[in-house]
Amino acid sequence: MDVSPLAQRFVSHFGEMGSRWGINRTVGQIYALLFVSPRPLNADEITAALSVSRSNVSMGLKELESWRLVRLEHQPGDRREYYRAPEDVWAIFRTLAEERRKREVDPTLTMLRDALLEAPASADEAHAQRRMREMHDLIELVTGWFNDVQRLDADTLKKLMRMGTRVQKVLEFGDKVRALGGGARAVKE
Amino acid sequence: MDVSPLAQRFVSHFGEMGSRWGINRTVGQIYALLFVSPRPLNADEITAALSVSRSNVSMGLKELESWRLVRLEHQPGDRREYYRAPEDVWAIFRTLAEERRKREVDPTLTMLRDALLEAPASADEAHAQRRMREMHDLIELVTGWFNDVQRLDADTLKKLMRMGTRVQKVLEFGDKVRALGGGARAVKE
DNA sequence: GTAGACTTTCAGAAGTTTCTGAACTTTCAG
DNA sequence: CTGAAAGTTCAGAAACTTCTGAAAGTCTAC
Repeated sequence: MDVSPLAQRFVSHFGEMGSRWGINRTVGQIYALLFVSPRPLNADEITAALSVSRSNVSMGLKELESWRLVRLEHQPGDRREYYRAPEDVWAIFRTLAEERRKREVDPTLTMLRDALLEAPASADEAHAQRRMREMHDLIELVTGWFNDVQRLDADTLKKLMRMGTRVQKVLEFGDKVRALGGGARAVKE
Repeated sequence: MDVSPLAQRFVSHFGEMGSRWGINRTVGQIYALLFVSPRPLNADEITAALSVSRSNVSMGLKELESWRLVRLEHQPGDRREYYRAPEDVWAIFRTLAEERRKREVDPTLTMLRDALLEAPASADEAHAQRRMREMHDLIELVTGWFNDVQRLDADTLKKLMRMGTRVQKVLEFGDKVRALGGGARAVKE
């Protein structure tokens, strides 16, 4: 299994960044490899391309499956399992955001909500609760925005991409949608 | 140094979540403790509250300073250094988002831009480059939105908070601002 | 039903990160 | 100046994570 120099750099970078993103080196590399690969790969091809152990690849693929970042396929007349990264980068982003929210944000929101239900036992606890409420409300606001952005469909997204990135322009876009008689919705439910 | 049971749970939770967020247990706990504390704390108080070594606290505070998540203060007639977490949760969120972008996103954008400048040496490289461009464009779009959201000032934010969280409502908000003769800007530069 | 191709599991080795205690530096009151 | 209080650094211990090779498990074509 040979990997082109360009793909190799991409794969190495994902390996190195992995630890900063909370995934391990091998998992990052497997994902990067599948992402740029023009066809699905089986575990042995990945093993050869990355020079890591077969078992390590098996565990890495399991982890990527749990994140729903790879899809399993079968080729006719071959019973090995082939993996590919979904094509649609926007869908990938949504999956990633959703999984991270589940793992990194939701437990904290639950903890904060529980803590806010209790009657404060002292002035210090009352102060702590006020701070926790501020944090809680901000997290809810930001995750709410994220939820909404996630719901944008691919078409709307493409328009936004053509348009540039400024929020100001997103606001103008809201006008346009409404002017075209589309109601008040730029968000697809 | 005694910590109320409520604050204790908050502190423990931040310690446990720390690893998922890419900070270590002690750093998470120190930050949580300062966040709910009604007054700034010195390193010895933190050491006592968390039952960790003095040197660990010193290193943790250094790390929080590098993230710009704590502020150093002095009390008159006391030469110890007192730390506090900034009050404004929105400012905290911005700091955090900016630092994470610098560490977790910018290096990848740079790598992608470099890779996209090269002439593809094969059909597979051309495919890899197309994939990288999709990733690059999406990251630029999303970080661009983030940048803009970050620029919202505290007042605008409060209004948005009162208003709820739907993007749809943010779009309507764009109208309102303009109807009030404020030009096309809901974003403070 | 079984041989062999493919995949998973797992104990421990290797590698990495975190934490501590002791030594060191800095600061400032007297 | 001096010395005690405050803060930092760092080498190695402890804890944790990742990775491997060997063994076990599963599936399917014959």
